[in-house]
Amino acid sequence: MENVGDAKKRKLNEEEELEAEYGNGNGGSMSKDELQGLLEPLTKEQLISIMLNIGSLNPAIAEEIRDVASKDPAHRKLFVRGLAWETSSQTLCAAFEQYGEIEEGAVIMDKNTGKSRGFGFVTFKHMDSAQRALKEPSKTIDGRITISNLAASSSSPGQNADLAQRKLYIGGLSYDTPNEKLLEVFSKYGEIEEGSVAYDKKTNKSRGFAFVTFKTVEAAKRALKEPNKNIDGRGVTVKLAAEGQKEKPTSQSAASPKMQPVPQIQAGYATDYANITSYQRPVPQVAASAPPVIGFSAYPSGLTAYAAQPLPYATQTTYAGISSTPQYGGLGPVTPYSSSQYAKYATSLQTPRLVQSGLHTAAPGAGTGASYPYYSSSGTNF
DNA sequence: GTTGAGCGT
Repeated sequence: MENVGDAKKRKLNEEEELEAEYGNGNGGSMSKDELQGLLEPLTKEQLISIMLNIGSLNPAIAEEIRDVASKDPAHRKLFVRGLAWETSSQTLCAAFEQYGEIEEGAVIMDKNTGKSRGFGFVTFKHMDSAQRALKEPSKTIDGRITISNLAASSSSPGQNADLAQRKLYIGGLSYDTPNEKLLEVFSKYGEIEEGSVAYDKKTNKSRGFAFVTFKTVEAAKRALKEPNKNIDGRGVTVKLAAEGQKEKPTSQSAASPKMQPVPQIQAGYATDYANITSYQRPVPQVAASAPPVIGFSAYPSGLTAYAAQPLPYATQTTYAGISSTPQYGGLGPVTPYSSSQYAKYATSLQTPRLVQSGLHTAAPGAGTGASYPYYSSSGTNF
């Protein structure tokens, strides 16, 4: 982050190299207009494939992709629940900094009592850090099993329209089946958006049931095709979560005149998968070395236009000039896809460091000359 | 043994 200028120079140089390497020989490359004309009709998969290829070849471009993907804090901010009362912001950060550089981490305190409310937020500097963290969504911190998911899991409207078809209730679990096992078992049906065993708050023991929400209705249906499973020696039941909490458990009879046409197409990426009957994701060849995505691999929901949002916190963070360079302006809202592809570019950034965010909001002459660590506490004024 | 917990400054 510190060598923005260098990175840009490097980017330019490598662009020239790319041009030299891939030039078509008839003197100079295509004009932007021509390129745009070629790009516009491409499918998202095709564009992703191209970006994967050049991004994996060119670290500067990978960095650009990463910056664009990280622009919206919603993509890199985790909500962590189930915290022990005594877990502090520091402890919270300590548990998550293994995944990447943290911009802010805070345990939320009750304003009146000053006690922890049992949840917190961890905002990473980069989206791929959040993605890595989400691969281990249940962590034990201070002896408590905590659950993490993207904080902005409720962003695009209409996303919950088909929730009832995607959310499953898993009953009859062994008390010894951990969250990890649950996710492992069910991730084979498709990508899991959210899921966790229900733990007793006091005893920290499983309550013998769980919820799993898939990304797609199709995945949930695949899981429902095998409603009786054996996990850790227990006969486990899988059903739609909505079944058990409806007012009338009596199933739909002829009374209901119409089966509701379930809108299976989510805004954004799901469109392209809507017709796929067997579970598979189009993974370009360069992804071959990437580990399979298991468990939480939460896509940031929908195609939020990152530039169009007010982004109340973004004003405190310096993105100046790094992203959205004109030559890549056509990238638009990049759907961050399987970020494990470029996780390798992040490994050198994991040193905990002080963060500038919010620094300048402190009163200049306040006398608190010290830098502020990346953890914060809502119960403390600073 | 079978339907949780719940988002700030």
